[in-house]
Order: sequence, then C-alpha cells, then structure tokens
Amino acid sequence: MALIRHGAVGWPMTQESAPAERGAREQGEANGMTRQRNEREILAAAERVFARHGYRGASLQAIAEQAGLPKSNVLYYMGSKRGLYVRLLERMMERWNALLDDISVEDDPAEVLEAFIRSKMQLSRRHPEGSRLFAAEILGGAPFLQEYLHGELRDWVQARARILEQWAERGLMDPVDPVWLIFLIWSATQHYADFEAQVLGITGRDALSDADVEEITTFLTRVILKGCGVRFRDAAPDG
Amino acid sequence: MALIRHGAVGWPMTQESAPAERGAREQGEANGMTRQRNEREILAAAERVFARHGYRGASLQAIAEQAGLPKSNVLYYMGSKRGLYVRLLERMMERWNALLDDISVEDDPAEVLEAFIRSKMQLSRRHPEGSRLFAAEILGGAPFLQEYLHGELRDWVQARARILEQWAERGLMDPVDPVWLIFLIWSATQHYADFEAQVLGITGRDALSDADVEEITTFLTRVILKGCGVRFRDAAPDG
DNA sequence: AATTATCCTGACCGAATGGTCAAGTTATTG
DNA sequence: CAATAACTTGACCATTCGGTCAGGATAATT
Repeated sequence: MALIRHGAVGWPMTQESAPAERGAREQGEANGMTRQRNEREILAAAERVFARHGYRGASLQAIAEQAGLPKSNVLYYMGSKRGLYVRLLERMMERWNALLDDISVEDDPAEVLEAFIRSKMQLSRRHPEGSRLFAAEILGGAPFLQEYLHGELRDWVQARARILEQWAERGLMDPVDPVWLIFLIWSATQHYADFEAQVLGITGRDALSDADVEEITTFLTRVILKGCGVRFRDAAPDG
Repeated sequence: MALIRHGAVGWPMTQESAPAERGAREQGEANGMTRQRNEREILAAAERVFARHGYRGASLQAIAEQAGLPKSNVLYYMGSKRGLYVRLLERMMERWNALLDDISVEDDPAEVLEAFIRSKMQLSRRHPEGSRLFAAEILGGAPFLQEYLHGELRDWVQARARILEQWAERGLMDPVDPVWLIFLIWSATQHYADFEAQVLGITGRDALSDADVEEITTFLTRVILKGCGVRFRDAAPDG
C-alpha cells in the first residue's frame, strides 16, 4: 500500500520527527470542510514550490504564503515538511499508475501506443507541477522513490515491455527493445512539462495552447509509430 | 559575451552582493596551480550539489565538504553562491554551443541527425552532473537562463529548423515540424542523464555501460530517422 | 633577507530554516 | 448552554544559511 518508506532516506534527518497526525482520526477522511479547503490549498501551493525548488530548496514559509496561511497552520495540517512532500509524491504516483492500466497482446499496437502517448501527454499537461515535482525527485537521485522505482514501477514497465515484444514477434512492429521505446515515449512527453520554460522560450510562446498540444501529440504519434514500424490509420484524410 | 545577466532574477536577492573577484587580476587566467586545482575541485563539487538539490537547495557547506575545503575557502575562490552557479551554467552552455555547430543544407540528413543524436548522447554521458544542473535550472523556471533561452538558444534552434525544413522540401525527409523534432531528440537523449535514477532502477542496473549507451544511441537513431522518413545506410551488415 | 602578493580559515553576523507550544478562537455535540 | 473537539497563530527554539573579516600561513619577487 504505502509507496514510500518514510525513513531510510539518503539525507540525514536532523529534525522533522514526524508527529503523526495530531487531531483527525485518519488522513484521508476529510471530515470538516474547512479542513478540506485548507488541505487542498496547501497541497496545491506545496506542489508548486517543491516543483520549482526541489525538496531542500522549498521552504514552508513560501508554501504557507502561496496558500495564504500562516506557517504554523501548514504544519498543523501536514505535520512535517517531509510528510507533506511524501503525500504529494504518492498522489502523483496514483495518477501515474492509473495510466494505461489494462492492455493485452490482443490489442492493436497502434491504438495502444497512441493512447499511451496521448494520455501521458495529457498527464503532463493537466498536472505540470506534479510532473515537475516528480522530475525534481528523480533528478536528485530519487531519495524518496528508490523502492518504488526498483519495485512497482519496474514491474509496470516489464509487463508492458513483454507485450511489446510479443507484438514484434507477431510481426506487428519492428523488433526494437521495448524498454528503450517506453523511455523514448516517456521522455518525449515528459519534456513538455519539465522543460516548459525552454519550450516556451524557444518557440516564443506565452503558453502552449490546446491546439499546440494536439499538434505535438500527433507529431509524436506519427514519428514514433512509424519509427518502430507500426502501421496506423491516418486520422486526417484531408492533409 | 556574457550569457547571463547577473541581476534581474526571479528570486529576491537578499544577500549575495557579488564582491567581484578579490585578488586575481582576471577570472580565467589561472596563474597559480594551487588555484587551478582548487577551482577545479570546487567546480566539480558544486556541479554535483547544484545538480542534486537545485540552486536554493544547494548549500555552500555541502559543496565545501565535497571539495574537501573549508567553506570560507570556497567563497574566497568563487566570491558568492550566485557567482559560482552562474559560472557553472556558463560552462555548460559553452559545451552545449559546441554541439553541431556547422551544418548546411548540402549535408546528408541521415548523417547530420545521427551525429546530433550521438553527440547529444555523449554530452549527457560525459557531463551528467552538468546536464542535470541545466535540467534543474529549466525545471525551476530558468530564472538565470531566461535571456539565453529567448535569444541565443532560440536562434540556434531556428537556424537548424530551417535546414530541416529545406531537407523536407527537397524530399529528403518527411515534412515534419522541425522544432518538435529537435525537441524530440533533445528530450530522448537528455533523459538518460536527468532520469538516470529511474533508468537504472527500472532496468535493474548499477550503471549504464558504454555498450548500453551505444545500443540506446543506435535505437534512437534508427527509430527517429525512420520515424521522419530519413533513409540511412545500415551500419550493421551482419545483424 | 625583506617585502609583497596570494592563500587560508576560524570566528562571527543577521537572516532564514523546520518545528514546538501554549493560549487563543471557532465549531460541533451532548 | 456547557463541554469538548477542531482550528488558528504569534512567540519562540536550535540549527543552518550565505557572507564578512581579521589575521596568520605560504609563496613569489626583489
């Protein structure tokens, strides 16, 4: 159940003794509606700040200011900086796990790969801060996510890699290494959240529009599917 | 000349008043060899720490410890945290600018694209900390690199994009959007430095070997070139 | 040998860090 | 309405932050 073991992290834990949920009977229950609103506000603010500055670079003061609350209140709800961070990571992993949950060898490779690219792209778009938070965690050596990477996520990848391999055996696509292919899709889509500043700077845009995202998705689908020899029905009969 | 304007950054500058090179006549001259050795050690340590924790999350204390020097000595050589960070960024941008510096419409698209993928992959491999440092800077909204992204780097991309477009016009490759293609190559190669922890965790490796990198490079070249309709001579007549 | 420039670093500074606590206010419930 | 639970927050704490500085150590120059 718990994605992240709370202790045993790379950095020395000096303070942050994890005071374990002061009042509320359980974390997820959300009894009062003040609590619900404040927690939502804090989580959103924290996601922004952690994404921008990383775990160590983020300050509770900055999070509190962005949430419009005094620092003490943030700690009242979240217990500790570490707990808040872990909670955000777990929320992001849940979103991630919901992705492409059930595919089988019988499915159409083109459809599945396109769905993968599209849903991954939408994840980056709908939760850019969460995506960047995740990226910052990995960039820093994944001190909180080591186990998840070596366990759950590894299994996720291996299972899908096997299906890709079987597709290749059946001649439905080129015999490319499926893990490298998954990483390729991963990186290409993740890029538009993580390197947003670069993309906007270079293209001279203020933001990516829905149309831009659709265009990029189409581009990626076209190039990657063609690149590994998957045939697919052209969606635009006009072009 | 100066890639980065030192003031006018997103964050409020409270301290760090940039004391401007105490003794040495000029920054780049490197007169003594003690200086040379210490600076090299400090820069290497700082690259690691900044890459791992971002600008705000990095501490001079940690950098000093990794360099095996007292904190005061780091400040003696580098003047300020900000100056040290900027110097590292500039060093990385120089490495980057050396990449694929001269290509023309007359060149072979397959050769150029393969060279781009390969050299970018090697940059990620030879300077993983620098790559991650750059990634962390972009992830945080590129507070120090805004101008560079909107200026120099944008021109770099636009110039190469035009060449790709002309190749497409001549029928040497599919008429794909050249900027999205550059981003695709960018992200796919950058991934192996930035998300190293993820790649290692999922593949169950301790590190990527030279053979791994070569295999990935070949994979990326194959898929991307085929994906945008560039024909290329197969390097392995045996497989 | 004397002088000067460079190198080195412990002590120190004000500000910011994560976290605690007690005393308060507000809301819920018997 | 009384009692209890939930929420709020300013004051405070030890530690760490980036940066300064004085003064000693070392090396280069004359």
